[in-house]
Amino acid sequence: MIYSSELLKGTLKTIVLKLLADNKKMYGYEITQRVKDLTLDKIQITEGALYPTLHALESDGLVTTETEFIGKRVRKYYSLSPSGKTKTKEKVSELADFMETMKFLLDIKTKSA
Amino acid sequence: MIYSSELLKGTLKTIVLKLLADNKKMYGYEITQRVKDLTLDKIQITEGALYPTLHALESDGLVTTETEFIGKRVRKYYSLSPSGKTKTKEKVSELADFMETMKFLLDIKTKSA
DNA sequence: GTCAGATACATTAGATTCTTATGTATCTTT
DNA sequence: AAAGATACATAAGAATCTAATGTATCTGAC
Repeated sequence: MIYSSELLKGTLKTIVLKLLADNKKMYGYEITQRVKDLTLDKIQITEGALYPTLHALESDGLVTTETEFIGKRVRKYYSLSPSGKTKTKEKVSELADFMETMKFLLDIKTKSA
Repeated sequence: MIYSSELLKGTLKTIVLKLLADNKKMYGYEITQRVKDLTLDKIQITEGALYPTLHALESDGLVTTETEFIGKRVRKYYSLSPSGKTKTKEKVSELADFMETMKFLLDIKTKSA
């Protein structure tokens, strides 16, 4: 099962930031595969969504980039800047809060951890 | 604190359906106020988002409407159709599943109920 | 009695954020 | 040699929201 696409809206930026916070540096394609793996194919990030998001994070100063060559092929690594680290905490905690509110609204019972 | 607006995207339809499932019939303005109350002002549904959503639910056959007059003022009540009830269960459970996945992805610890 | 604020509907322009399609090029495996 | 994976990117269009605007009625305070 893949979630209906509108659910992902608004969460992509937060997912990317969190992955970068946990992994120091990652490149675009790697991010798509990591999310696919971690979510057992339930969340598939498309390239048309990811690359513009990464570029936006960069132009907002939240990430920095370094280019590497693997053979003749370019690979562009992204890392969090200091402001990106701060922003990540904000976004993750906002999303956590939002999900608590939604759970209450929708009367969803949490699986006991 | 009000959540950044992109978070609500994709969840509005589910919220509306769930409220109708719990309350038999509600009118638009009432829905905005109920959500505001239930979420302690954290989620504010704007009318520009709500009314088109309600109209879409209606044209999809998920809700039916009845108009009442309160004095001279119109009030339009919405109720779930049978297919709307089915759809509500689907959407709520999809959102619950999605939130579990996101919690795992973002490594968010659940508040112990 | 009048005026502000709440109630109640609705639409529209514009912003944001995605999907789908397309393009380019390289590497790997059969 | 060809298919599929790796790796970047952009662009048209869809979907879904915000903010603004419009209309009209009701209520409570002064």
